[in-house]
Amino acid sequence: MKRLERDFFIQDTVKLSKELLGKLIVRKIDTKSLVVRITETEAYVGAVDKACHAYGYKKTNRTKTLFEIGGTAYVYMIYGMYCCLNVVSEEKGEPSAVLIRSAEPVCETDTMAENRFGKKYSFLSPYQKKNFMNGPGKLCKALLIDRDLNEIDMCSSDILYLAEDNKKIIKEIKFGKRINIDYAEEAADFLWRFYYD
DNA sequence: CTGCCGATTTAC
DNA sequence: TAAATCGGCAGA
Repeated sequence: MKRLERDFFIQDTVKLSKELLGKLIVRKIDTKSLVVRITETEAYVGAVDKACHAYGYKKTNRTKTLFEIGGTAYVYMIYGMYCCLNVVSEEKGEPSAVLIRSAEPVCETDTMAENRFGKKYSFLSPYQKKNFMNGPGKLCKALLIDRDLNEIDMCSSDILYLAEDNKKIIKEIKFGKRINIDYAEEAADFLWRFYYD
């Protein structure tokens, strides 16, 4: 499994959002490697995007991670109870990132099911399987990703990184408006959400 | 220090 | 359709 290197992340954020589709997230816990395939992403660009936490280069204790070099993990808590995983993009000083909105399990599926529902995958209801990792909060819960992993460098970390998937072929990338950012005025209409079936 | 609000999920 | 739940942020 070939790890994604620095130069892959130092590029235009919207372009990176599309290229991250089909890539693998590797999360090592103890001796286990949880692996999932990215199926949905969203781009957030601080320079021009009112939906981005670092809009207008706003730098606070939370958003400082977005200013890091591409390949850094940006993990933040939302609604007081869920975490979201982002991949920081572009050069250091340019606050932008790609939100990982959903994924599909590749291996260690039982471990992820335990993390989410406290039972093995085969015991889940059809509804639970269908909606297993189709949301940023669900994804983080299944992979045990919390704010302790914020600011980790995924180009050098052994517990959280991204990798190539040579088998996966995506026929068609679909796109649309980003989810739950109605407050972001004109940016709410940016077509910066990408996914495939 | 106070008060509001959110890149969500789940249950009713 | 609404509750859960709390850190981040702005304004006083």
